[in-house]
Amino acid sequence: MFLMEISLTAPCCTPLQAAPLSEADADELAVMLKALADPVRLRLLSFIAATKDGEACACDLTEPTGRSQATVSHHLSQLTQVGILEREQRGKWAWFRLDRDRLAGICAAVCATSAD
Amino acid sequence: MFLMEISLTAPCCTPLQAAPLSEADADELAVMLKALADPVRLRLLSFIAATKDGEACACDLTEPTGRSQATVSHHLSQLTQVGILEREQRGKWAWFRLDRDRLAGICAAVCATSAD
DNA sequence: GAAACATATTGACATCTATCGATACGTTCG
DNA sequence: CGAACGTATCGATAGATGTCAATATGTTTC
Repeated sequence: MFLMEISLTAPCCTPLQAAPLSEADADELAVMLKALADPVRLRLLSFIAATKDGEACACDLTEPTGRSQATVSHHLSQLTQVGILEREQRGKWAWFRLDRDRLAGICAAVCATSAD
Repeated sequence: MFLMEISLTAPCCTPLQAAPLSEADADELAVMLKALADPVRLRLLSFIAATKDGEACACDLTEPTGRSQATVSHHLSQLTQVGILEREQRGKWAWFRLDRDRLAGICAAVCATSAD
């Protein structure tokens, strides 16, 4: 056991363990988790997180995943759409960084109990 | 911001944000997240978590989800297979309860950073 | 404006997944 | 043992998803 600081300033979803989820809340949380639930997308997030400045250019993300440029672009788009990644255009390059608050919000929705 | 206690005694997966995930680690974590990433399964977990004793009989889980008995059984089986639910047979009834440590382990894998 | 380059979109395809009806399995109780 | 009942499995099907080659879009530079 240890103490871990989690930002809940912007919880993305209704907590799973606080009370029975409505269908709408369950749909919303499932969309977030679906975006996370793919090995290639997890590795993309991991690669970006491990970066010196916490951001990475799309041009550097194709090779490490071993997928085509089209596939990587598709995955980055999915993560961006649900707000887990933030996209910034710099010249002809697309840069991505994690929204850690959004990630923490998803975790909080899964783990937070009614005791909180 | 607030402080939240999380058990990491049994981390289920390699942390996403600590270092670049290997393909195997990404596959493993994706399996866990895929199990979570479905509205019906989230509602099942939520329903069980909201229960007085933290457990529920399969017989009480069909109606609230609006799915067939076969479908609910399939979802419960998936959650049990990855260790998010624990199954116990009592007479002819099957009882389920959350493994909160397992859930916390998944959250930790998603949110824990290299700073931890 | 044209060429070069980075990224996104399209179209196609194979695979996976949620779902259900039907049926099999396992337990309890006459 | 046999009937009743709860749960799991099977077979089938519709829809979602990951993938890539090809092409389109958008930006920079000459």
